[in-house]
Amino acid sequence: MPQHPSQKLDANKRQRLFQVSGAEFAAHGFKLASLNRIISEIGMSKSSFYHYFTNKTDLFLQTIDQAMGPVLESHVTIDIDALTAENLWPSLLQMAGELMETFNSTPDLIVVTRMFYRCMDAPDECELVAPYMQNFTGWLAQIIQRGQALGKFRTDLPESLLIDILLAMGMSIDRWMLARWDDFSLVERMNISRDTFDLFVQLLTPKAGNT
Amino acid sequence: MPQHPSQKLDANKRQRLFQVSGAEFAAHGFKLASLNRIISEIGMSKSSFYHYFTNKTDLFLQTIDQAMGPVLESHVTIDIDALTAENLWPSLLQMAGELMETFNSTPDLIVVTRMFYRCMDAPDECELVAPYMQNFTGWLAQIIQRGQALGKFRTDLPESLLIDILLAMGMSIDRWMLARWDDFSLVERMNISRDTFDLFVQLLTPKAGNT
DNA sequence: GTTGTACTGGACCAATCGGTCCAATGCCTT
DNA sequence: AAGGCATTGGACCGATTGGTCCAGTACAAC
Repeated sequence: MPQHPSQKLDANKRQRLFQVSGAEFAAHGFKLASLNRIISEIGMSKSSFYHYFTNKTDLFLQTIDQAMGPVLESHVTIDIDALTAENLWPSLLQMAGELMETFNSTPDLIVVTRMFYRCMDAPDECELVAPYMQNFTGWLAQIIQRGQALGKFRTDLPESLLIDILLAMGMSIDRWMLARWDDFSLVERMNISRDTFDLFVQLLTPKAGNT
Repeated sequence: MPQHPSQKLDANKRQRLFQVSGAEFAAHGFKLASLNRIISEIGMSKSSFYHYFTNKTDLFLQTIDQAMGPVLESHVTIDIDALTAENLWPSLLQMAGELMETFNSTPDLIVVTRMFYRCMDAPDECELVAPYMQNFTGWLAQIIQRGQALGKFRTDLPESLLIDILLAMGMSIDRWMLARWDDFSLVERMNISRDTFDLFVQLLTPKAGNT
């Protein structure tokens, strides 16, 4: 498979570029992010940039890929068919912990995630991240169906509504966390992660009265 | 108090302007919203526009004010100090119903609300809506504190996080509901409304194990 | 009819945007 | 030394942005 032209860039310069572009995209969204600002900040000329990237979109996608690589392999490992009523919640809890560790060890991810959320509710820009997003919601639907089949998840709400609420809750928690990331120690982050995980348990567990 | 110059506009044209500008701002955010697009869509010339508005920001704020007027009077009527452990949830339930009615009867509000959420995470734009937002979240915080003082709301999560989650949940439910409005009968709507209100009860009620 | 005021059409402005193009580098190979 | 190729600086492009300016028009008051 042919590697991206930007691989030829000096490693340091490449890393710096993605760092700056990630920050710019996260701060302003895709359209309002200024390519001129990015390249001038790292002292790169227009022609140099367009030697390594085909356009602004290319840079955006490369910025995502470069940071998302590690995480895509780590958390998809969960085997949905192997989930049982006993190990469902423990498995999800463990996965959440691993996800948190991944975020802790690769700070680029935080910036990219901010970027992601930023672009998601912008109709003009969401098509750029839509494929990633659909991938995730599809996976989430599978988990929900499995949990319902095992009798551990509520079934009184429409699935699409449940997904929307879960996403909204997760996103708001993530955003809250991301905005205060540097204010917290590792331990505090883990505590909050545990407390908020309980929120999902609470939301998904069927009410006692129902079947 | 001196009224805004735009009051002199023909009533129909004024309403149409705010309608179009609201949609534009909601769809693209403040900065990416195109003033040229707005005025050309309603067939207004630049000079005419600037005769009634000082600039783009002025139009934005007027668009908000025009739509927010009705709601500001309706739901603030609740008397926080009069809330007791017994009437807390019933009062909130009633208020939620009233709020829903207000939203349903003034569709402009939905657009403006989308505009709000859109601008909230955009560092470049949030200062425009920050005052309104703080007003609302401040009110919400009062309710939360009252509920906590009465022992009816959980106290184990940071207040700002709790507010963010409540807002996110409310928004996602609202959007889900509105997108499928015509698919549901009146009974189904009431059922969903009740079920989703339960979600808030569930989220806010302290866990049995804690104090 | 003349004057004053409210309003409008449209040319125009500087700034910024993403993107193109080409001549000039530097460097490696022969 | 010479040729070839990767890389670069920077002028330039068309489009779009929010905003300005002014000449003119419509209309009411006198």
